[in-house]
Amino acid sequence: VTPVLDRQRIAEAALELVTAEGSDRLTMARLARRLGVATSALYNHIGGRTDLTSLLQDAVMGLVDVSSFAALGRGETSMEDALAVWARSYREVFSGYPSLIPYIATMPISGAPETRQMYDAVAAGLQRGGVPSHQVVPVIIAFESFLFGSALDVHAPATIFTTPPDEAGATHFSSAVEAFTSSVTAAGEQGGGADAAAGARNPYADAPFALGLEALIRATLQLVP
Amino acid sequence: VTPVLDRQRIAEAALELVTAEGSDRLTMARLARRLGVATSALYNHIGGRTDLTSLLQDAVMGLVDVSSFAALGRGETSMEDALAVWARSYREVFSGYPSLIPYIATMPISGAPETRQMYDAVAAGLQRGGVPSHQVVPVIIAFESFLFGSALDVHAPATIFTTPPDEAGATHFSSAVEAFTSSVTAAGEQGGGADAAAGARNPYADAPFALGLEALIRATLQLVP
DNA sequence: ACCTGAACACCGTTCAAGT
DNA sequence: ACCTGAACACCGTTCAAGT
Repeated sequence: VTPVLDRQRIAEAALELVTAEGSDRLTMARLARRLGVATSALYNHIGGRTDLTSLLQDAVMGLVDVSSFAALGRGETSMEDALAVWARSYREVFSGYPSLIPYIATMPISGAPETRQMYDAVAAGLQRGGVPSHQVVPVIIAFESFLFGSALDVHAPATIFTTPPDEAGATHFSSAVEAFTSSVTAAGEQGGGADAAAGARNPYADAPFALGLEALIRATLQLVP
Repeated sequence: VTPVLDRQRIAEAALELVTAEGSDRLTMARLARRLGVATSALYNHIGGRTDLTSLLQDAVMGLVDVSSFAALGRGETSMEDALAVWARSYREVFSGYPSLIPYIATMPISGAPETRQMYDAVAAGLQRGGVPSHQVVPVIIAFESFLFGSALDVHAPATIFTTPPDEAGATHFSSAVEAFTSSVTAAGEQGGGADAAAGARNPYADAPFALGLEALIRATLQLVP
């Protein structure tokens, strides 16, 4: 008689399920089972799969660390450091939910409080840093585009680069791959310790991310007069 | 008696279907119908949906314009211009196939001749431009990450920004949005002509793309000693 | 108001049966 | 070798029926 279902509980269960079993196993039936309820009961509270995705998206966005911009507001850090902390957290969070990314990049902000809150924190930080107001949104979108792609790249298999070199017609790329991978393993070995390597995380994703992030931060700094 | 099906024909039909009806309507059943064949017949030539996606991905990658790197090889253009032409083409092509992007970013290159060919052209160009060999792959991946995200952003609805301002707690972002959108429409109007506006293309995606592309190109140029 | 259970139109994939 | 047709285990969504 007392209702057990509401949007809040559904969003929580969806986040749990997708965290535990992976983003592609989020299904109406599985979600309902986890909530101990019939599948059709979900439709009393959410509009459908799209609505569920947008609910989940906002929940995930709430995990992104924007505290560095508050610190910037208090004069405790620089804009470049604030951007770097935020961007790394953003990539880290969404690399855990790759299948959400196409939806996020294409979904309106209205009705997503956590998302709106994040954008506001970043916008405040850029404004305080001296970025001209008409450039604030383009900077955010440019960062986001890069961060989405980088989050996807975290899940790229390392075997992308360990292809057999006997395939013809890719001599320049092959030699570039070899130069890159050997530089990565060299840098990795210098720690000397045993390899933890829990998840199947692509070890070749970090250098490209650092390079692109640096590029975007420098460009942003050059926008302030 | 003469077989009508092979991987080549299937790839062509998939590209046609996805171009005509959108990337999310690519389905085994629909593809089979278009080929005038039973659904199960497809499994004689392709391994399944994943295999089909990788076939399609390579076909789409073949549409990307890498001719600028050949021109660079002939000394007819600069590395920055070659990168810009390639990047714009890349975004343009994949903005037509947004649902492919998560797969592309996460799929091995081996067995994808067009893809391998594109990487080789870009790698050759970067090497010729003087980028240190161990940096070539990171540069390519950083560009790609940004290009994937930018291609997704092209399909973001313009209504992302036209949200009602009565929602509380986003004052910085709201004012930034207003400054940006008014600067875009001002720049757009100065052409004066009638608006062609065929597809539902997001008009606010171009400025962020230009900004990020410029940032990445400058960073790449700074890598050459 | 909220939930159940049955139904519908779809998925991808497998497999015996034909030729 | 290659295709058909039926079958299977799933999707998301709708809707009458219950309480």
